[in-house]
Amino acid sequence: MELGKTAYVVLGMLSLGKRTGYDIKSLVDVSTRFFWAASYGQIYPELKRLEDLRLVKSREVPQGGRRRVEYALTAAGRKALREWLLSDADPVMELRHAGLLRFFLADALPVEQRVELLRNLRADHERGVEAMRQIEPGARAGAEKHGHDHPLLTLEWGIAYQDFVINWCSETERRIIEQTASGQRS
Amino acid sequence: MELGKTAYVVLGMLSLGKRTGYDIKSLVDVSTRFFWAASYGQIYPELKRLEDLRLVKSREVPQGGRRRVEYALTAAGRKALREWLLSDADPVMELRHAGLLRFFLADALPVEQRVELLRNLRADHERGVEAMRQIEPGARAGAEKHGHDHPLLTLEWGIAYQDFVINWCSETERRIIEQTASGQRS
DNA sequence: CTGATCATGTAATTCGTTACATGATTCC
DNA sequence: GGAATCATGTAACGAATTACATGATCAG
Repeated sequence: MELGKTAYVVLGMLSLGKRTGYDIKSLVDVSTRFFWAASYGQIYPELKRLEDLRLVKSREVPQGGRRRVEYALTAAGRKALREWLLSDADPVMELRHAGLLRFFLADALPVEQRVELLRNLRADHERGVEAMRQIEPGARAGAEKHGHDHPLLTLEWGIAYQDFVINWCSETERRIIEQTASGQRS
Repeated sequence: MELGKTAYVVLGMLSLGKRTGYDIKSLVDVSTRFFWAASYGQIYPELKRLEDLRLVKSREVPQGGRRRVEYALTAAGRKALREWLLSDADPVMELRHAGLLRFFLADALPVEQRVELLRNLRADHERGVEAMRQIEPGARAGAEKHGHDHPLLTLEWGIAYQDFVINWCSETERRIIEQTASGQRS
């Protein structure tokens, strides 16, 4: 793979019918953000790089006096996307979770505070699932109108993931409290 | 927060009794790696920075003719770690998952290939859970010998997470196939 | 008319990985 | 003797965020 993942995010969003850098960023923020983020600082330069590679082509389509650049996939771009989808390139699955890192290191704290950490962790994920549920109707509409099932399926993955962590927190809190009650540790 | 997360990884590993940069890296690789990685390129410079801040102190303890530097937390270091554990600093919970990104963008592919993507995804996580299960005995021993329960608890989180994804893949594969059988899409 | 949204971009900085360089010790 | 492991670091590079800068349009 010579193209970065961000390139495929951009290519992919264009394949879903998005047109401007702004559009792409907006869609990323309510979809792939949960498992692959991208900022303007990546998207705009990436669009130019992809155009140099002839994987996309741009067209200036001002809206009134406002500058506006629409992008579209070229045949080569569509091919590059398809090939990446089918390739078995490195399975990047990084998780960066400060809450878990905290919990990992929390042995030094007294039980009450360790339990508090778990409650905070659960609260974070409850906020997370709430945010995703708000997006859900939009994704469902997209699935029904344009036949794009996968954005909805991955959103459901996200919701199920948050639920998993929420349940794990509750469960673990219970275990820690029980263990303490039976007189094991501070 | 003025210290990066990596600083707390280092501080935390020292609090668990690790001593050299090499030790820290080895432990990271079988523990926090799954939700917070760190490389030599971060660890060694970080140790020096932390010493400048007087959060750790170093001592040269050669082993034979081999150079070796042991680090230990200072009182200030212990305090900084404890404060961070209890702070409600930004809840970083990023996920970077190339497999999910692929799946998100896979609407353009025919069903068989979309199902293949899911199978690959499941295989990745099966490898992941396998790697974690190999580490489990060590973590369990650490819990029993040193009273460090949290490394084991977070490892169990990891295993449960992998299982969650594996089950989701199976479930989703079934749904996609059923939907196709009932004649919805290609 | 004002605030939200649409729209495009750059520069500085931070963060992190990878590759390299070096060498001793330990286990088989 | 040779491979694996212990051990310490740096340099170059790449990836990504944040802040900044600018300005038009649209909805109320």
